[in-house]
Amino acid sequence: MTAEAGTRLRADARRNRDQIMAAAKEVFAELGPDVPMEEIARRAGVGVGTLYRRFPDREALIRAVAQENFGAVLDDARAATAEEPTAWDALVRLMRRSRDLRLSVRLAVLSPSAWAAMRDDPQIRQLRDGIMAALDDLVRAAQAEGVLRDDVGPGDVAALVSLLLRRVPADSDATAELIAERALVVILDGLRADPGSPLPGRPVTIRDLGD
Amino acid sequence: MTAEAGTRLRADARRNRDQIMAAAKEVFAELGPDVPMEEIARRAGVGVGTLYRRFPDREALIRAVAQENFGAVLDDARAATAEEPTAWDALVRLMRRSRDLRLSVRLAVLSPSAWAAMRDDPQIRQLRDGIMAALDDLVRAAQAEGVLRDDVGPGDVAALVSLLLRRVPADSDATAELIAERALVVILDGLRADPGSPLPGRPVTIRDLGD
DNA sequence: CGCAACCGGAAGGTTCTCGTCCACATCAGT
DNA sequence: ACTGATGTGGACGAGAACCTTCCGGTTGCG
Repeated sequence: MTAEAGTRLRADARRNRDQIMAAAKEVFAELGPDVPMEEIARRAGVGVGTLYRRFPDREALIRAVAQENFGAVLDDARAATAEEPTAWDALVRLMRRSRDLRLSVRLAVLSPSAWAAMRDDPQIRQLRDGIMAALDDLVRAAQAEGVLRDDVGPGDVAALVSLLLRRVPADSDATAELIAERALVVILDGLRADPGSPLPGRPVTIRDLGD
Repeated sequence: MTAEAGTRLRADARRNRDQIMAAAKEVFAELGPDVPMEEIARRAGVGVGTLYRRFPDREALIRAVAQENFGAVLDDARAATAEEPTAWDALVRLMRRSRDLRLSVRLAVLSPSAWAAMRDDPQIRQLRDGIMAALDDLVRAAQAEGVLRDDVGPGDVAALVSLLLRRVPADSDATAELIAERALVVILDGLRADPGSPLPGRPVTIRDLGD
C-alpha cells in the first residue's frame, strides 16, 4: 500500500496478504485500532515479519482495511439504490448492511491517530463522500415517498447507524445479534413518518458531523 | 474505598478527594478506564501521590466512581417513578437522565478488568440490581398504560439506552448533544405502541444481557 | 534445478505506566 | 503563634508492552 504498484505477488504471498486483511478487520473491530501488531499476525497465522513486509506500518494497514470496508459499503449502497423497489427499502438495507462499516467507524471514533490516517487519504475520503452522497439521496427520496419522517436529515440517520455499531453487552453473541436487530427495527419505526413527537432543533446534515 | 472507616479527613484532604472523584468521572467517561493515573491527578489539580494515598490502586478508584454513579441513577429512577404522572414519562426521564450512567457503562464495556472489579463489589451489584428492577417495573407499567409497545422487554430498553451512551462524532460538543437528544426522541417514537413493524424474536429481558 | 521472493520469530530499543518515597507545606488545636 | 500530625507533590526505579528490524531458512516459479 501507499505504493505497491506493478509487482505481482507470489501465490502464497497473496494468500497471506488476504489472511492478514481478514484478521485485521476482525481484530480492529473487536479490540480497536491499537491492538498489538503481533495479535493481528497471530490470528492471520503468519509471523510479524510477514505483516510488516506487506504493510510498512500500522497506519498503512489501517488505511488498507478502511478502504476495503468503505468500498464494500459504497458498492452495496449503490446496489441497494438500484435494486430495491423503494428508497425506504434501500435505506433500510443500507443501514442493515452498514454493520460492515462497524470496523471503520470504530477506527474513526476510537483513535485520533487512526482517524487522522484516514482523513488524509484521498481515496478513503472519496469513498466516504460517495457513501454520504448516496445516503443523502436516499434520505431525500424516502422522504419524498412519504415514508421517512420529514424532520430528520441524513446526518441524523448516519448518527443513528453509528449508534447501532456499538457492541451491546449480552450473554452470548447470538443474543447480542438479536438485540442489535431488534434495536434497528425500533429505530426504523422511530424514523417512520407516522405521528411521532417533533424532533428538537433542525435536521442534522452530513456536514454537522464534522469532516 | 475498600476501607476508610472512622477517620475523618482534614478539610483540604476532603476537598482533594472530591476533586479527584470529579476528575475521574470526567476522564473515565472520556478516555476509558485505562487512562494513566497521572492524567486523572493532573485534571484534579493534585499530585499522583495524593491520588494514590486516597485510593490504593486504580481498581479502588473505579469502584468508588461506579458506586457514586449507579447510586445517582438509582435515586433518580426512584424519584422519577414517584414524581412523574405516568410510567411512560418516568421511563423517558430515566432514559434521558441515564446519560449519567455513561461512565459506568463505558467502564463496564470497555475493559474486562474494570468490569470484573465492579461485578465483584456487592454494593455495586446491589445498586445495579436496584436500577434494573426499577426499569423492569417501569416497562411493565408503561405497557399497561398502553403507551409502550408490547413486544419490547426491559432488556431491549436497557440495550437502547446503552446505545445512546455512545459518543457520536460531530463537529462540536453542542451539535453532538443535539444529535444525541434527537436520536433519543427517534428511539422513543420507535418505542411507542403505535403501528410499527413487529420485532423479531422474543422480548429481551435483563437476564439476556448477561450478568 | 536454481534463484528470487518470501517466511517466522527472536531480539534490540524505545516508550509508557505504575506505585513508592520523602522533603516540604498546611491544617487544627492550644 | 507554635507544633505535631496530617497531607502534598512529583521525581524516580522497576517493569511491562510494543514496534520494528534482521537474518537463517523455506518455498514458489520459470
